[in-house]
Amino acid sequence: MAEKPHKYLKIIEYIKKGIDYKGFTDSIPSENQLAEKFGVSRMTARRALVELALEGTVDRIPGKGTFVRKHRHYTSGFFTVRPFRKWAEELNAELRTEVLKAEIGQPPHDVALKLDYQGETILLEMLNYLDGIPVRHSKRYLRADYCAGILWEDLANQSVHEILMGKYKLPLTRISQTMTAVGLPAALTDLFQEAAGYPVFFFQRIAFSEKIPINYVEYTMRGDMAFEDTFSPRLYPQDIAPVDQ
Amino acid sequence: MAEKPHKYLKIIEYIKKGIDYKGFTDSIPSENQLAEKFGVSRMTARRALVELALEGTVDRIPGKGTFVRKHRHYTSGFFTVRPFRKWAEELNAELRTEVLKAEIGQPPHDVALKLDYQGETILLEMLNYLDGIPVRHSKRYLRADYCAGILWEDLANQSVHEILMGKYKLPLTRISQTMTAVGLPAALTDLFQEAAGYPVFFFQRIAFSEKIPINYVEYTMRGDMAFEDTFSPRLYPQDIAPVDQ
DNA sequence: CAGTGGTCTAGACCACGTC
DNA sequence: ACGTGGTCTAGACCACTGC
Repeated sequence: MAEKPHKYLKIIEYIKKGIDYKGFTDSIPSENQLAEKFGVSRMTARRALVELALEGTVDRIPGKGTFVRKHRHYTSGFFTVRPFRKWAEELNAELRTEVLKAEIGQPPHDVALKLDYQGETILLEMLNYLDGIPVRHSKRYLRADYCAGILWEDLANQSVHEILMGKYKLPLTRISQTMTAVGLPAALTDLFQEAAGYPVFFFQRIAFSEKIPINYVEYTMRGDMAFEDTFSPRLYPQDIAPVDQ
Repeated sequence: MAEKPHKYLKIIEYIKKGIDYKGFTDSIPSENQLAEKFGVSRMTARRALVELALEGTVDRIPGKGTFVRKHRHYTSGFFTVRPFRKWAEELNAELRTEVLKAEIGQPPHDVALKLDYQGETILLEMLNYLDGIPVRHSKRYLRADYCAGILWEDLANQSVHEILMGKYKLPLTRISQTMTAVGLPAALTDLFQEAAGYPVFFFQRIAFSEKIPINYVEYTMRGDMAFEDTFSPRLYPQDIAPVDQ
């Protein structure tokens, strides 16, 4: 009846306990040290460390070593935010995008702060419909010095993300965002055709390209548009990857 | 001047093009076939397929093969849902948990359906406070045949998750959940001390242990509790792919 | 320079699904 | 019986950071 758990799992378990019980507070044994300690090949020890890095438990730095992440992500779940177009496809819904504003000018103070930038910005305001129902409103500020030409693009039929990636070679390397639930503000009641106070999601997102904040967006989205996700806390064999392209 | 990109990246590129140009519409060459075609070892071909599976581009099924995913996960972001206790720690807030109900009985019909189970369930109703403010209400049904003893545990000071994992050896292997934004229902106005209609998050979550659904929870959480996340859309310890050109 | 992680090889055994 | 993916071995070379 002897269990025969995989060796790399035993190593992962060992390291996690070492972290929890403060055995390792910063550095973690190297691949070679683990391989010797557990009597396994280096590839197997490596596998354990790679999985821990994928989980976010650990950081690996070539030439230096493997280190405990201070801000562990004890994720007990997550919700993915997909590009609107892909979402519409999954729901088999007809997507329409209306461009309400597309202009250049000085951004409000708070936006300038968030972008850490004093110059002019492109303001894009749009409304997305699914099957004729207004579902998401977005108000977006883009650094004009990077992509002013976006004003001449066909904004109704391509995502801003795609345009930035494709024509302006601005890959989004980091995203920082918050989400709250709020009541629909009075300014948007006409667009959504709902009463003020109707429950909606409110997102604020800053997107970075190579550490430079390029894009600040505020999304307001109907609260009855459910986010659904299924995932397994085991990562290697399958599932999930916060990747875009 | 010869470029020397990694071999597994070439294989990934090959497969992605095969998918885009409809060369592969369903099945993808096996590890052995790829290894031979590219003149690499099986481990290298495998690496390519594993990464594609991690990305969500492909599904791998032991004993069968590797297949193109129809439902590609074009993630443009995500929000993690952390255990409440960890969240409180990050916010440096004092956590208090009040147990409102802890009893055994027949579950409502819709819950029995979601758990795919006809027997008795444990009903746990709790309210979590952060710094004295009621922030999250939970109503949870657990299969009594797996963990009836949980009624005698100290529910106010341990998470249900921890108890299931620790004492009942029920690791949660999968989670399926939805999130919406709704107005606070009248039944909860007293607990939250807010008017009906106050914007809140509403979560419905089913947690599985080894493919058996054992836990159904409904969370209602104040909408002003922001979810924050920062992430970089690159996954495997290897940076940006030198996109086409 | 020795140590680290990143890639790669050419074998091996296993559990599983298909025929 | 055969092919598939999952795990594992005992070597190897490289690029990088530290001293």
